[in-house]
Amino acid sequence: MEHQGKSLYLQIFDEFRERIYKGALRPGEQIPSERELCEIYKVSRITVRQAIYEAIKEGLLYRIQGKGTFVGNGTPGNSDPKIVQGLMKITMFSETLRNKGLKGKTKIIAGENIPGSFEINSILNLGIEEEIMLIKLVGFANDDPVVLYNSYFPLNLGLELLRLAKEKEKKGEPFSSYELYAQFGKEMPVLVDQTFEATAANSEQAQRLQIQEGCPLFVISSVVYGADNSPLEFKKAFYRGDRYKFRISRQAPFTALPGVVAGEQV
Amino acid sequence: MEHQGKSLYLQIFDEFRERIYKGALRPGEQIPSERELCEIYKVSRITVRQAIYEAIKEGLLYRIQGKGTFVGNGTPGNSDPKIVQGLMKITMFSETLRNKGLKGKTKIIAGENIPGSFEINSILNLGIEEEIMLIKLVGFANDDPVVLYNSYFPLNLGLELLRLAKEKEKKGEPFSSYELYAQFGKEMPVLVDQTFEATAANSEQAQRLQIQEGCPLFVISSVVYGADNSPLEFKKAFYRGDRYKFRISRQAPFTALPGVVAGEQV
DNA sequence: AAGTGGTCTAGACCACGCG
DNA sequence: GCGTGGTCTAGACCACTTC
Repeated sequence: MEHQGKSLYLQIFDEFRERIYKGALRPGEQIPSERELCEIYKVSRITVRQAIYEAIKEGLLYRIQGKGTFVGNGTPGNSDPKIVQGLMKITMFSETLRNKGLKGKTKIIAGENIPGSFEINSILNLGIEEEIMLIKLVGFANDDPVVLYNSYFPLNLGLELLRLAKEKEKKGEPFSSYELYAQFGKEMPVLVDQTFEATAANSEQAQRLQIQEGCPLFVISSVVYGADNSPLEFKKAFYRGDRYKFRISRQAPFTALPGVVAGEQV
Repeated sequence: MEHQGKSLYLQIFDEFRERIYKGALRPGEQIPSERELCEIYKVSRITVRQAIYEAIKEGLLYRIQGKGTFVGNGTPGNSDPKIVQGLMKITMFSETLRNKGLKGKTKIIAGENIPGSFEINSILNLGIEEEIMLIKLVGFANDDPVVLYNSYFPLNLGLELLRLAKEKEKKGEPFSSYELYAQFGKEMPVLVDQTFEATAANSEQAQRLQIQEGCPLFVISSVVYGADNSPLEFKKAFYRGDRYKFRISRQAPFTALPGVVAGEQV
């Protein structure tokens, strides 16, 4: 393997992914053993294992002790009418859509100071008196609204990000908050806590997403933390239940708590 | 570290988890560096790293290059009115409930041969003519129904698992399919593909879960694969949207595709 | 017995954050 | 410059599966 400025194990991982997506390796097929891969790529075993672990994280491979490593059933069917988003890695909204052959767009529908609430100020670790910034976005797939974001920020950070978001919007580029953080430069997210749940659309959500009130929404609530464990953002993303779903692939034995036989939901 | 029949890195991981759950280590607090942990536990660095990676997978820790390793914000608040289930590892239904101080129960409401359908037989890799086994379960939390499972099996496997499930039910033990597979012994799951989405309850689901028709449900569809990549089970789990939610914690930089700046949903 | 993945050692150098 | 995590080497032994 030559240098490309990229780590060896990621280069090997990229090759796995490429072959699997191209169909050169088919689901269920066994790949060479770790020792064989060491020889093929002229690297040590731990490096090969790191590449394999990356692939397992994305559901591309799975392994069985004593038997071997196999190609997973991990290529999402493109015939699926819903937009499928992987859960193990964070994917850009626009990238997810592009894989489906759809065109993404992001529209800012609000950006304003609002008085704090107990719930949100607690999460953002702010005094109850402090104002916060609320940014509302709608994500479109081929001009259909599919997701509504309500993001709450501490005032200063929110103002900066809103400014950057407006620039992006003016250029017609779909954007993600991670890109905005990267451009802002000062505060970078290091940790995100997310919860997933199903709720019914209220009247505002229904109007924004052009669905009936009461229709099911897939809700992802995120708390984004910065380097010093300070909360940067609290966000709720409301996905149209009829258009969006999320995907995850996992390896048995589903490592469980000590002494507990794992299971459930399997 | 002494032997307990358990691998060193899991022993170290267990200690991390215990300390964090007990509150001896608080969110945001820095833990000793890898080299220090090597000395403390008298193990090599790679072993310490393996323990840390396990903890990161569960959202207990996060790390920042050049700075250190820190305790995550990973302890789910017990004040949350909804049942919170972690997504990174498979957890037993009864265990999730026990953490909330609730009592779990599983009830078999149907177990019957049905004619195959195109969708399900394709997934199970069966001929379109073949009959399949449908097992329906309801999971209760303190006598409230919170989840409905519809599981489809190839006929032979389904019959065996149903027999085992009925034994468990007779003893009043809540059970998970993973335990049933383990008892059956012949076929063990090695890979699970899951999708998550939000739908509205139909009349049967509403009746089983004692909610109104049209209420939001959180749906997890799973395809369980055995050792030879053969599908063992197709299952849909319908969770009451008002009672259940799921949680995941992730580390930046949210490793993305090559050349793509990661983001979205952050 | 042979081959697989699982765990583990004792080193090494690099990239990054901070003072 | 120093400490942190990130990557990597060249070995070793164990546990499990298959023959």
